[in-house]
Formats: sequence, structure tokens, C-alpha cells
Amino acid sequence: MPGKANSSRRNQKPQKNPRKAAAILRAAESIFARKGFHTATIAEIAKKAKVSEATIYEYFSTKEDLLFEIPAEKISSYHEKNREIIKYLHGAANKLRFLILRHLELYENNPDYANVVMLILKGNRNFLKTDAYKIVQQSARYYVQVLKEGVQNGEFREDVQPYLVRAMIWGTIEHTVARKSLLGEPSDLIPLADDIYETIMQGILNPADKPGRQIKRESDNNGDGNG
Amino acid sequence: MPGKANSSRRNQKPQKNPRKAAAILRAAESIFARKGFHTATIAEIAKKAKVSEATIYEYFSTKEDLLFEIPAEKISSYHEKNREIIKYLHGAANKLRFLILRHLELYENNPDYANVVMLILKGNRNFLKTDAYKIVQQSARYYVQVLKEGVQNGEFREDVQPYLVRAMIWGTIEHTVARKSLLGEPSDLIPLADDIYETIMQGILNPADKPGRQIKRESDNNGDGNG
Amino acid sequence: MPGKANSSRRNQKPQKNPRKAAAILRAAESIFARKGFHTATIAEIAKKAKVSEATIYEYFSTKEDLLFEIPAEKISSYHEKNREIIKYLHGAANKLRFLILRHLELYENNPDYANVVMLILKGNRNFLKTDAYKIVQQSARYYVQVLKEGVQNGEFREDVQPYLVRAMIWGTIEHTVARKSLLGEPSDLIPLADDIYETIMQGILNPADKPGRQIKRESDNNGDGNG
Amino acid sequence: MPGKANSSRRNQKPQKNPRKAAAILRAAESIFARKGFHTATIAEIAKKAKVSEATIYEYFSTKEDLLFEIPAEKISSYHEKNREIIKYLHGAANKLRFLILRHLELYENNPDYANVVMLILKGNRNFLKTDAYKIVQQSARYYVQVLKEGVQNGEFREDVQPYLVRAMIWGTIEHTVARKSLLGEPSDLIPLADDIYETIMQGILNPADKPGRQIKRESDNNGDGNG
DNA sequence: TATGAATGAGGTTTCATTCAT
DNA sequence: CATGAATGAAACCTCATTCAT
Repeated sequence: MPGKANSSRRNQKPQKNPRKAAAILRAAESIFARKGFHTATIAEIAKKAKVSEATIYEYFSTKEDLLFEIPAEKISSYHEKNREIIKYLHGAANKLRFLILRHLELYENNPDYANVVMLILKGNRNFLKTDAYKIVQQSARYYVQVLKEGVQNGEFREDVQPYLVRAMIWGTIEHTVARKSLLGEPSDLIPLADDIYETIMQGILNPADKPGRQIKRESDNNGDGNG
Repeated sequence: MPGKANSSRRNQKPQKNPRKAAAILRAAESIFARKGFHTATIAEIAKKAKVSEATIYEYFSTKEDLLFEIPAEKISSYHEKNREIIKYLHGAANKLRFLILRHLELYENNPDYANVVMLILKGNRNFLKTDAYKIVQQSARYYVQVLKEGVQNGEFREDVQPYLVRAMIWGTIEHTVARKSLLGEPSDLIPLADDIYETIMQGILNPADKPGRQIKRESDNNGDGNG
Repeated sequence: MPGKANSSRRNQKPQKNPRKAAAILRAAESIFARKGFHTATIAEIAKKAKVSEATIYEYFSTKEDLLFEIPAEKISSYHEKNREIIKYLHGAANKLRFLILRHLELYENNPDYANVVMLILKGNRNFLKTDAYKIVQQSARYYVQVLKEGVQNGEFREDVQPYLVRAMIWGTIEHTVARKSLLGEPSDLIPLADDIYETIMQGILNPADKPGRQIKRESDNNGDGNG
Repeated sequence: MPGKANSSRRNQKPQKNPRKAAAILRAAESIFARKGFHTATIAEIAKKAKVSEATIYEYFSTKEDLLFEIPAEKISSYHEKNREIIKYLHGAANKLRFLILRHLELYENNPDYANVVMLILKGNRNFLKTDAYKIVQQSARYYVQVLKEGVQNGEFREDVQPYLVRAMIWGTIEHTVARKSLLGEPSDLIPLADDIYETIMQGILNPADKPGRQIKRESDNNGDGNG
């Protein structure tokens, strides 16, 4: 990592044998997940991948490069599938729920990958320069898109701030996944999807309590004006 | 970090000269924030703190120890102050807004510290064994406490899940702070406090849309575009 | 040496290039002999062996390991040859003289090695756990074997204590070799072989003086049974 | 030890408080005995002596100096006492036996000291420049003196080589003591005194075997084979 | 006299990375 | 294409030693 993030290196090497490249990536994911980036060694990864250390450098130009290639493929296919399915869904709320569920599933089904993302990539500034990160951004834009759609078609409150809400959803998901990576719980992420969805939709305010605020109701004429 | 978290080392060394210890911590915070844990070197920190490398080891037994001592004091005083003020606040919602604001202020006012937490500590499993982490947990319990209070006194919806909501608020805050650490924006975190507060309170669902759900409304002629 | 004699390290590394391993060992022997274990540095040894420091660690897992490998090979071949020759010798006395001579020759012909053994290894407790030490023990057993043989076949006095006598011979040899390592004299060890042999055989007592003791003589009928 | 054996340092510092100096020496002896010279730290010794590290340097100019002072006093008083008693003894053999016994007693009664001598001092070239070493030499001369006396007065064989015999006795003793330091046995050194004495006096040769050699006997009809 | 505090000086060891085969 | 072998480059940490108080 000594500063030598010269862009020439960032270029992937030609993938001679995709099978082997994948094996290396899998090994790297597993080792990185367990030991962290700096504690993991190329030697260890090579051993697990059953290749020599030098071979790793045939496929990846740098240890950090190897790290960055881990999400690339996974995110790509994940994103792809999202795109495909979402067009069959109706309504922004529906789509939002779908995105949340998928997001959680991604991590639930790939715990090593979750570790790598939560414990390593999220703290790595260089990752931002990555192609993989671009896809992450793409994915994030989806959320905003859906949220805007919901505002426009009246499903969501007019004053909803799409970027904020996206941050909330993402933040919640990643906070929880990170927690699982570190502490092991919650063991099952999937049920969270609905919980998050519901809460973000309804808020936590007791509507019975605050009649006059943004909702006029027939009765309920108590008038404390506080949120 | 290689496994050698032998507890004998974890013991803080007696602080001979607290002024110097603080200077070292400040230097470490600054360097760690800019270069990350592994890239930062003790030599660099020593230079910035204007002490010898050996002196650092008189005050902190390990590079990682030095890292972990950074939040210790900051978190402590932050938590202290929260505790003090919150008792003057009435209502769970009020308190919640306060906690969110304080949370953001902590990072807003200590950007180096924010970097250290977001980019380094959050990915470090050993941090969980730390005393500082215990205070973090303490702080988290506050949120839950307030949320439970709000449910009990009817401010919040009966079906609110305190732990989930806390995860949402924390997740949102940390997601945003991490974003700022990495990308530099948003430049000002403070305004977020109200945004988050409002959104978590109201949700995003357009009440006009689902009249029959939990809110009955007379008519749907409200046109305020605000939360 | 700090306690970290974890057995995993003690394992010899696979010798990629025996020629290079030997060169390193020779360099180490020479440097250790001159400067002692702690004063010698890996850098120095590497330089003398014309390899990089890292290369040394490809062949030896530890500085101490490097030290312990020095006698391994030498002792082994020495012991081998002893074994081979001794079977052609008749009589325990003969064999004993041979062992003494060989013992001295080993050190005479390998002065660096002598230094390493006398000044370093003999004071190192960890050496006892070494395989090389096992061969040393093997070698020591030879002495005892021969001594017992001599007692049995009547060459040696019946009351000879083999272990004691071995200790005397070894002690004498090593004392002298150590002396040479430290003070440079005697410059030639070989002649000592016969001196030691003769003295251990005959003792120093003047037989004329104590006639009645273990030797019956014509006259000399005094009956003090003491030496 | 980095080369700085400049003679100015070798000078003992003025002993301000002899009690404290002794306490430090005792602590040093104990620690050195257990951990070796380089592994032992001044901090450890200071702690055991219940003084500060700096105080040690008030009494001893160097860690090595501290090491070298350990034998100084002990050897001195040992030698003194030898000198005193030996003049009451008659006969070289008698005196020799006495010297051997005393030699062994010294180590038997001071096991820490034995360790320091056997495992540390014997491998240290700088010790040769020490005053303490001069006394050791003095002590060694005694042996030679006694041996010469024995040759002259006919107690010992005419062809006895005093320096060799001394080397044999010393070698035997130190070999055995070193063995005890390393392996813990023999647990009791004292009985060795007579064994060594007897063996060095009589040798191991079975006199029955070599009639014509240095002893004239009437006839060779004795079959006892015992000493 | 005694010491708390500070540090200079290095050494061992680890690894990512390269390159000839 | 694969790799065995070699190494450059540092970094952490330890400790003997000094000095002002």
C-alpha cells in the first residue's frame, strides 16, 4: 500500500484462466474475511487457493487489487438481477421493499463477503476509485430513483428527502450487517427487511398523539404541538 | 494485531505526564485519521507529538493500544455530558432529538476522531474488547431507554421496536459520517439532526395514500409540503 | 530467546538450496564465533554469506535456530565417522584414546565451531531441546559404553565409575578447548590427547608411595588403606 | 555491550551504601541465573532489588559491570578462606582433596552463582579483563602449587603435569556443575569430591593388567582387581 | 542520594513483490 | 502458464543508559 497506487496497476490483468482467478478470489475473500486485510498474507491466500504466490500476481497486480476485485463480480451480478426483477414490480413502496430485502439477502448469503465489505472495504479510501465502487453507486442511485418515483406518484410523502431516506435505509442495513460481522448477531438478517420497511414507511410517531400536526383527523383535538 | 492481544498488554500504563499523553493521543488521532492504522507509523506520530518513539511506548504499550485510547477519553466526556443534560429534557421525542444532535455534533466537532472511528475502529474486532467500547455500548443503551420511554408514555407508536429504531438512527448517522470521512460531504452534519429526527418520527408514507391504515382523516386536502 | 521457543518455529524449513544454506551456516558460525550470539547481527551474517537478510529467514526460522543448526551437521558427520572407525579398534583403552583424540581433533580443526560451542551453546538452555543436542548425548553414551566395556573385560579397574570418568574426560577436553577459545592457548590441542589419556589411566598417585593400597609389592607391608 | 567497554567504565563506582549495593547484586545474581545475561533486564533487577533502575547505575556503571561484580566478592572471600585453612593441612594429597571439596561446595552452596558462572561468565570474553578473574586465576595457581608440591615431595608421580591435572580437576568440576545448572543433576555435588579425588589419584587402569609398566611387583598373582 | 522520565540506537522479523526458468 | 527463490524495505518495539530534580 505504500503510496504506489499508480493507476497503471489498477488495471486488471488479462484473465488467462478464469477458473483459477475465481479460486484465488474465493480464497482471498475467505482469508480477508477472517483476518482482515493487513493481517492476511498472500502466502496464506495462495495456500488456500492452491496456487503459488507468484501466480496470484499473474492474475492480480496488487494485494489491494485482489481485495478490490472481490466485490466486483458479486456486486455486478447482484445489480443485474435487481434490475431485471424490479421492472416487474409495481409501485415504489413495493420496489423499495424489494431493494431492502435483496440488500439484506446479499449479505446474508455471503457472510465472508459481508465481512470483507463491512470490516475492510468500508474503511478503504482507495476503494472509491474502483470500478466496483461505481456499481455500488449505481445501486445506490436505484434507491433514490425509487424514492423519487414514490414521491411523484404520491405513494410517499411529498416532503420526503430521497437522499436522506436512502442513507437511512443503507445505514440501517449496513449497521446491522456490520454488527453481525463483529458480534455474530442477528443471526438471520432476512426478517429485518420488513421491519425496516415498515418503520421507514410509518415512522415511530404515535399518530393518535399528534393529531394537529400533519394529519388532520376528525376528533383528536388535543393540541400539543411537539414532535 | 496478530493475535497478541494478551491481556497483560491491554493494561494502560500509568500516565506519568498526562499532558504528554494527551499530546501523543492528539498526534496519533491526526495521523491515524489521515493515513489509516497500518500506513501510519509510530515514527510519524512521535514526530508530530514531538516526543521520541520510545516515549510513546512509555505511555501506550502498543500501537493498537494507542489507537484504542483515542476514543476512550472523548467518548467518556461526551457520554457524561449527555447524561447530565438529558435529565433536564422532557419527553422521549425531545430526548431523542437531543441524542441525535449530540451524536452528530461529536463527529462534526472532531473530524479526525470521526475518521478514526469510521475508517479504522469500526473494522477492528479487537476494539470490542476495549473499555472504550463498553462506553459506546452504554451510550447505545441510552437510545433504547429513551425509545422505550416514548413507547410507554404513548409518544411513540406501540409497535415500535426500540432496538431496530436505534439501529436505524445509528446506522443513518454513521453512514453519513462515514460518507463525510470518505467523500467530504455533507460538509455540515448538524442540519441532519432534524432531518433524521423528522423522518424517523413521521416515516415516509404518504398518509393520504393509505387512509384506512392507521390514520383516519377527514378529508385529504392538506397541502403542506413539510415534515 | 524470550520464551518464544514455540515448537512450530523450531521446525527446520525445507532447504531449497543446500549450497546456500551451507554458506549461511558457515557465515553464521564465523560471525557468532567472533562476536557472540547477541552481538552478532543477522545483517552481518547476511553480508558475509552474500545473501539478503530475508533469505536467511527463508532457510532458518530464527536467529537462534540458525545458531542451533550450526552443530547439527558437524556433529552428525563427526559421530558417524567415530562409529565407523571404532569398530576396527580393539580394547577399551584403545577406543578411549581414540575418542579423546577425535574429540580434540573436532575442535582443533574447527576453531570457529569450537568458539560457538564453548562460548555460546554451552550456556544456552534452549540448546538442550535441540536435535543436535541429542546427537551430543549419543556421543557421550559412547564414552560410557567404552568405559563399561573396559571394566568388564578387566582393562579398567573394577570400581571405575563410568559416568564420572566420562565427566572427567569431557570436562578436561572442554575446559581446555574453552581456554583456547578465550585465551588462545594451548595452540595445539592434539598432543593433549595422549596426556589426558595417560593421566586418566594411571592417575597421579605415586605408586611407590602407597604400596599397600591397590598394589601388592614385595616389601611395603604398611597397612594404611588411604590415599 | 555495544563495544563500549571503555576502561573508564570498568572502574567500580564508589559504594555509597554497601547494603544497597549488596541487595542489587543479590537481585542481579538471581535474575541473571534464571534468565541469562541478555534476557535479564535492568528493570527486572531493579524491581527485585526494590530500587529504581537509575539507582543501579549509581552503584554499577554498566549492566556488564553489574554482572562482573557478582563473583568479585564471593570469590574473594572463598579464596581467603581457602588460604587460611590450607596452611593447616599436611600433604599435597590432603590439600588437593580439600581444594576439590571447597570448589564443589562453593557451587553447591550458591546455585544462582553457579548458574551465573557456568552459563554466563564462562562465555564472556570481557570477564577476562576483570579483577574478579584475577582472583580466579589466583585460585587456579593454588592447584598448581599443591600439585607441584606433591610431585616434589614424592606424593605424586614424577611425571605428573601440574597444569594438565589442574585442567582435569577443574574441567571435571565445572563440567559437572554446568550439567547441574542445565539439567538439575546431580542434585548433590559434595560426594563428587571424593570420587574425583580418588579417580585422579588412582587412574582407571587396572594395575593387575599391566604388571610391568610402572610398578614392579614380586609376582602377579593377585586377582583382586580392585582399588 | 535516589529516581522518574525520556530517549538513542538498533535488531529481528515479516511480506509484498519480482524474475528467471 | 506457473512458480521457486530471492529480497528490498520497513516497522515495531525493547532496553540500557542519562539527567534534571
